[in-house]
Amino acid sequence: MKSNKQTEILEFIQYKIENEGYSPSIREIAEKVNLKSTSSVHHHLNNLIEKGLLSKKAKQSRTLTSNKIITSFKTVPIIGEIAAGSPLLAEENKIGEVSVPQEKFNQNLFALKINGDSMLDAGIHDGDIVVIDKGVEPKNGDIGAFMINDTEATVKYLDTISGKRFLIPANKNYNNQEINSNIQPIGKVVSLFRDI
Amino acid sequence: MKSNKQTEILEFIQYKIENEGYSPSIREIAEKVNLKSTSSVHHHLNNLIEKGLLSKKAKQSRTLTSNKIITSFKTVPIIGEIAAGSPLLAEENKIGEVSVPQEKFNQNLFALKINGDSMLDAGIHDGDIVVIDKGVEPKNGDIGAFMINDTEATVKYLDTISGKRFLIPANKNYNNQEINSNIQPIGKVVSLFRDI
DNA sequence: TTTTTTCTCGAACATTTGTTCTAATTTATG
DNA sequence: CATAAATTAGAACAAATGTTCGAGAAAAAA
Repeated sequence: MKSNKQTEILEFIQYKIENEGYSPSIREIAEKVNLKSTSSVHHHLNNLIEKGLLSKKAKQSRTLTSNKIITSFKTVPIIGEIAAGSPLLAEENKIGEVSVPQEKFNQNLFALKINGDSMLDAGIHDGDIVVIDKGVEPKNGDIGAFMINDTEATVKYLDTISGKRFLIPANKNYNNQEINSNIQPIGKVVSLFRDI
Repeated sequence: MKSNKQTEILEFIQYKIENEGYSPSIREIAEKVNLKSTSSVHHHLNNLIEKGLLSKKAKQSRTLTSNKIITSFKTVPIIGEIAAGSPLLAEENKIGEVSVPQEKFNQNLFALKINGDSMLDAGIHDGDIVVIDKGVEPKNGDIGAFMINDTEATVKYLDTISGKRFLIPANKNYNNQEINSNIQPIGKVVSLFRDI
């Protein structure tokens, strides 16, 4: 069970990091939560670390990091044109970075800049940035990112029509495309950013 | 002028904070940028602080914070239903917060959660979060946020038709609305976020 | 109550770390 | 070239900080 003291400590650490920009020292924590001894704090910190709620570097000061709610951000690369034959996330394909709130997302994120209006009816415009989770396989009905012939990344709906799986644009001017061996799923689209 | 070493140092600090979650120590910086003495680093740090690019707490370890790119996020309130008669940004109308990259934006930002599909053809969906800059008056052709009767915030195109100014939805099922004294511009829509 | 576990305290210790001072070195400036 | 300014180095110091150990107090379990 997470004792009251430990909750207090955790919240103070998170508060401190968020507001001051750096972790408190053990003595600062002790004072804040009314513990007279640094070893008491030490004890609770080890406990919190065991539970996976905190991390720290041994013997180094102010290196506490919260594994949970911290409002920290993570930058994910934005991929533009894919150079023929190069791996999707190769440095040469990178055209920028976008920052996403870490709380919301897990690992395996990157972003694609939308090229064209094939997903217009899904509210995805030319130039929008979509964030893709490589760890999630797009299912029927999902919007996913797919690699075609290892040279083009595209964002489409995925669905099954009479037993066959298709990439389905959200725009009548474009045609469905049956999935074959040249089309590999990359991940699921989880978020969208637009500058207006 | 900002010397090369100082740029190196600043970037390392920012990198460290962003990736490890805490500031490097002076000796860590020294090693990274190939300086043999901690006092050399100290010298540069003071310089960077004078320039306003860094902050730190004196005599405390690992309390460097970057004033520039790192704290590059700013949380802006998300406004939901507007309680009748209450000011737009009143605490009671707030339903959450969204973080936006500070680099891109100036002050006066807040966010509205889109309610309904009146702007569907502009790719703005029900539930989307739009960020509004109160400091920018929406011009013809812009998408703006407007307050109606002090009780409702709405997002629409603004344009002039035969000399009269209208709020124009992006959806044929909705009608234009002529601007009168009950309609006040709030600001311009500058960005959009969506969870998919 | 007795026993066990958890929590707290105090003190001492070893590092880590920021700070300061002086001097050497390099780089700009006239 | 001569001079000044900026940069770097080295060493030493003081303070901050994490760690450890033993023992007592409090709370929970038996």
